[in-house]
Order: sequence, then structure tokens, then C-alpha cells
Amino acid sequence: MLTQAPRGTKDVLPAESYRWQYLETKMRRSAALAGYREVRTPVFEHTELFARGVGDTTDIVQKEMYTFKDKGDRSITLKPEGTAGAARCFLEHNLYADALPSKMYYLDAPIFRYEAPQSGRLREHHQFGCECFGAKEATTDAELILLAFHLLKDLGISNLSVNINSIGCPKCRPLYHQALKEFLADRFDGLCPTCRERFERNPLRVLDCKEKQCRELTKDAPSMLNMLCGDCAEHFEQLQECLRSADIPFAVDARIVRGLDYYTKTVFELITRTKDGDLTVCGGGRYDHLVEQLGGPDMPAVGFGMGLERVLMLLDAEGIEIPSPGWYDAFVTYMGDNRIQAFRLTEALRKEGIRCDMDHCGRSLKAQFKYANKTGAPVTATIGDEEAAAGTVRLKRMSTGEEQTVPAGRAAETIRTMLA
RNA sequence: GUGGGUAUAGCGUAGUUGGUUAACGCGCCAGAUUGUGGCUCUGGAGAGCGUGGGUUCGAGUCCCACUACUCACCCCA
Repeated sequence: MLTQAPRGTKDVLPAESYRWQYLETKMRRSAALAGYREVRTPVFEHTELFARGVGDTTDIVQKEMYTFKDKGDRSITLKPEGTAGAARCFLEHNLYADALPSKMYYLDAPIFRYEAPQSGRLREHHQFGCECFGAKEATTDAELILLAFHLLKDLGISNLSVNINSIGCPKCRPLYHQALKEFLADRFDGLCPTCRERFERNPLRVLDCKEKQCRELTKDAPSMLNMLCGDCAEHFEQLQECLRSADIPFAVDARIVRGLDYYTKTVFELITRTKDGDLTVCGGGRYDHLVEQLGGPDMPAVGFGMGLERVLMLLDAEGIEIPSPGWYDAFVTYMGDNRIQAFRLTEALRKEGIRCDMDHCGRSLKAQFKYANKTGAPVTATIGDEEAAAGTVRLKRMSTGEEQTVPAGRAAETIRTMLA
């Protein structure tokens, strides 16, 4: 269908775009408070970037990317996540040669994943994300978690839980993998069919299974947290210390496993409880080896991504109203042959910074007022023959109906006082 | 990718066991004596019933396929 947006995409209509703008404003402010500055990277990148960065065994890379050949026979992919592009940008422009850490955020960045759309899940969605390159201390991980937490809190979202975990580093994780596999191998026959498949591909995922039988079997499974190397253990301990000092509620959830290969040490999720179950609004973690893996220097980094559509969805679910800026400050109505006078008044008001409009459909005065009322304009400015002859304008406060006549030259000024 | 549900004007719905020009609410437009909104009243425009086949004298109502939307699984923001 020509008149239908592609599956999994959504239009943001003029009547609701202010909600997005509201979020954007809040997000920019939060980021700026912690020293994050905006970065804008392309919507598409070389496919290779994601294959190497995100990991070519991940679901995202294996089956969810929008990949195509451009006319120069290059394999191009629409961003399936935000971090890889930021890392590439950081590297390409040698930002590591500047003062570190290098902190950046992206906003409203379109993210594409070919998945079956459903509640809270689109093929094109938008993220706000923060990335910090060049800092290895857990204070960074903590500041990012706090940034996301306070932002959501500030927006009015309750039921927020912060879950953290550490998935170790290339030094200790293989050991854990092995231990877990050995543990699972002994119980393989008792696992559900999906978990038997997961056993090879991603054994960590088995710990997250919802099947009763699997939960029982994995109750005493070894925990990554007990097998962290000294460095990772200390880092994780420091992170918790930071979070405790910030006095925010958080839980260590050893089952958090992120679907992207680049994560090391810290991984975290901000989850909210809705009537239809839990919804992750924000996810992130540390990726100390991504930059190096892309051919850059050894460079620790942390970041998170937050789905705007999901945030908006939660605000709806909780009945949180976003203040509307309104449409017009004033509406110009006119009678008879005073169209040009009305046009000039409208333009004059706009020059004074008053958001206004006039009738463009040749409607009757009555209809013009109806329209003004519908748009929610708080003030109307009317020009009829009398006003035109006297060089005045008739102003009306729509909420009370009170009217006054003022010289045309003072219209803007008077309207401003009426709005105050 | 797999399974379930749905598909009638801009939106939300009604359409009895298949039978004349498809109904209602909201919204939209226009009026209710001369220069004015929000309430009320009146009138009007707007769909041929997701698409394509089939059954039938006749289908929005039955059958098939396709598509879209939606929910769940998987995975994720």
C-alpha cells in the first residue's frame, strides 16, 4: 500500500511532536550536566563495522540488520545500535588524542532492526545514548547509570529498578563459560528444547530461561560474580560503592546478559514494571575492548542506550501528561474586505514574536472564531470595517470573553500582557 | 522465523439465521435575521465494508489465499 508506512515504523504527527521535543530538552540537559556533548553520526555505516563491533554471532548481526549494496557495490547497513558508530567516529577523528575522557551523546538517533513488531518494539526506533571513551574507573559507569536513572525519575516514571551485573573480561569470562558449560552438560537432558540450543550458542542465556525445569536445574549454577578476576571484582565492588553513595536503589542481577558481544565488566538495565510485564527502557554497559577491536588504541569505554518510544510509552502508561506549548498565542479574525489588513496584522504580530495565524479558507467570522477556539488560541484579534477605519484592533480574551479595542500599533504589546 | 486474534467513513463502533439506495457516536463543513467561539438544535459531505479469488439468483455477512495491524515466543530499546 502506497499510503501506508512500512511495517514497524511510526509517524510522529504534528499534534504530538511536542512530546518528543519535551524529552529531547530533558535529555540534552541531563547529558550536559554530566559533561556529555552531542555527536551526530550517519544513519548508515559499513556493514563490516557492526559485524566486527557488535559481533557476528549476535542475533542483531545475524538476522536483524537492514543491509544492502549501494551503487558502488559497498555493503551498507542501517545502524542497528548506537555504540559502534560512536566508536568509529571517536576513532576516525582521533578524539583519543584530545583530553580524555571523551564524552558524547546522541539524541533521536534512528535505530533499525528487522524484527517482528509488537508492543514496544519497532523496526525503526529512536535512541538517546551516552558514550564515554577513555575512562576506566567505575565512577564513570556509575555516573551513566545515575544520569539515566535521574532522567527517567525526573520525567515522572516510577517503578524504576536498576539492575547491574558484571560479565567479566576476556581474562576471566572464558573460565566462567567453561565452568558453566560443564555444569550444564551434566544436566543437559533436563533442559527445555530452546535451552539445549542455547547451550552451544550462548550458554549464559540458559540462566535467563523462564521454564520452571530450567530454573530448578540452574539454581545452583556457578555465578560469574564468583569467578571474576581481581580487576573485575574490584571494579564491580567500586561501582556498587558509588551507587550506594548516591542513594539509589539497585539490585545485582546475575542473569543480565546483553545481546552484544562487545560488553565487558559492567552491564546494566533500567526496567520498569508495567501491567503487561517488565519493560527495559535503558540498557548499557562497559566495552573496554571495542575501540581496540576496531583497530584503535587500547581504550576503555562505557555507555548506554535509551529507547525514546519506550519512554513515551511508559509516560502514557503512567498517565503522565507532558505540558503542551499550545499552538497559537493569538488568532486574527477579520470581516468583509479586510483580508489584507488582517494579513498585515498577522505578519506584524509574528515580527513581534507572537505565534499567530489568520483564516486562509475564506470562512465567515463565526467560523473563524470557531476555528480559533479549536486551536486553543488564548486571544483573538479582530479587524472589521470600524477597526480598519480607526486604525484599531479588537482584542478578545477567549477564556473570559472580555474584549477591548486598542490602536493597531499597540496590539502586540497588549496581547503579550494578556498572555502573561 | 513460529503461533493466536483482528481488518466496516478521519477516529470509535453496529450491522440479526447471507436479501432492497450499509447504521450510530465523535470529528469535519454549513446554518439557527444583521460583526464573534466554547452549550444546544438543524442540515450536509464522507465508506461500498483490507486485497484478490470462489460459493450463491444474491455476501459486510460463508470458503480459500494474500496483505496489514496486533499479541505471545525469540531477542531487545
